[in-house]
Amino acid sequence: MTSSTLSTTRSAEVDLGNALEDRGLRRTTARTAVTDRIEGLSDAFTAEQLCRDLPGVGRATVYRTIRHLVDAGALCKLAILDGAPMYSIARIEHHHHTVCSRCGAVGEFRHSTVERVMRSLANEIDGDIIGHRMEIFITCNSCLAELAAGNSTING
Amino acid sequence: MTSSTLSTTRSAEVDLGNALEDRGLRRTTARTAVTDRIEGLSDAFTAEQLCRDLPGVGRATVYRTIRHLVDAGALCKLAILDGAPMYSIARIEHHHHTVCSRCGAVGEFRHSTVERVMRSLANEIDGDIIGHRMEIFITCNSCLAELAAGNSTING
DNA sequence: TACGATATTGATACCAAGTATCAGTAAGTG
DNA sequence: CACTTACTGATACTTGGTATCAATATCGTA
Repeated sequence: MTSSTLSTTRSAEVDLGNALEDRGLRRTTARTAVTDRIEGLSDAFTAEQLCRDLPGVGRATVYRTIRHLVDAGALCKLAILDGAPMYSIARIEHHHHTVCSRCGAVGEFRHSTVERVMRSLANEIDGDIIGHRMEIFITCNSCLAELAAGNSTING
Repeated sequence: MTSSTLSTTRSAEVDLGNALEDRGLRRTTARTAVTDRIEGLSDAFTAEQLCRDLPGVGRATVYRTIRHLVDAGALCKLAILDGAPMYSIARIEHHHHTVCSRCGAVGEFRHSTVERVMRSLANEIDGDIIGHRMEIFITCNSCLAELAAGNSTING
């Protein structure tokens, strides 16, 4: 880890319950169960995963709560090419994601050059830029370590 | 249009049928119907769209053919946050996409600075970079024109 | 603390996107 | 032309997600 712009650490400063309340939504037991669970996760997750983890909360409610959190900007929704979208707590204002192609771990990073490039692209793009998204596909360090340690386990 | 790196033009040089044959797949009437249709489209499309356009070809075959074309590198698959993935003919070697948030039109562009940024990011990212994806969300010129012309139609 | 308007819940049914199956058919080969 | 093999497409299924709506929980207020 060489970077100061990289963040894969979980933070305690996030309060998803507040994010919902700030939008005028009630703090119910179901919603609290969902937000607590999400805050307890260190990695990005899918909606179905959350439903499985919270059998006491209805599917509809899980999906609704996630949508509210995304609308509130507290979660970011990550389009995955094959499979359901993943969600991660938005800890950094404007950022991009790293996605490990082996284990699926998602990290966030911010890089000012990317934003500079975006501004320079404005001249070349045929229309008004209103946003952008960038994902970097990686093999994360722990996967690299696993691969180096015992390739034999891959076939097992 | 100010850019030489921008490409939204359709090209006749693409032969999707060949792309399939190169992979050892037979040139059947169903596959030809699919590839002909795709080559006739100027914009990105969804699999379901293609199914609707080709009622004579079975859904399964449409999906299978698309998958083959993606595997062959002849189509790129674009993850869309809300909705089915879109596909566009890969006319430019390595490129990124612009997606109009109003009409959904997809364009391709290439920008060397983006690639340079990617290389510089290698030091900061916690793992081995194996790829990246970038999408720029825009309001395209024709939508801007429409908006400027008659805002009244928005409520209509 | 009880009341009541209102937001929320979750079972259910539904929809959309995509895949597995498999008997029947078309392609290519000798 | 016969034969092997790839391909097709109807069907049924799976998965991810949403609409409905009666029952229930929340929370400001009296």
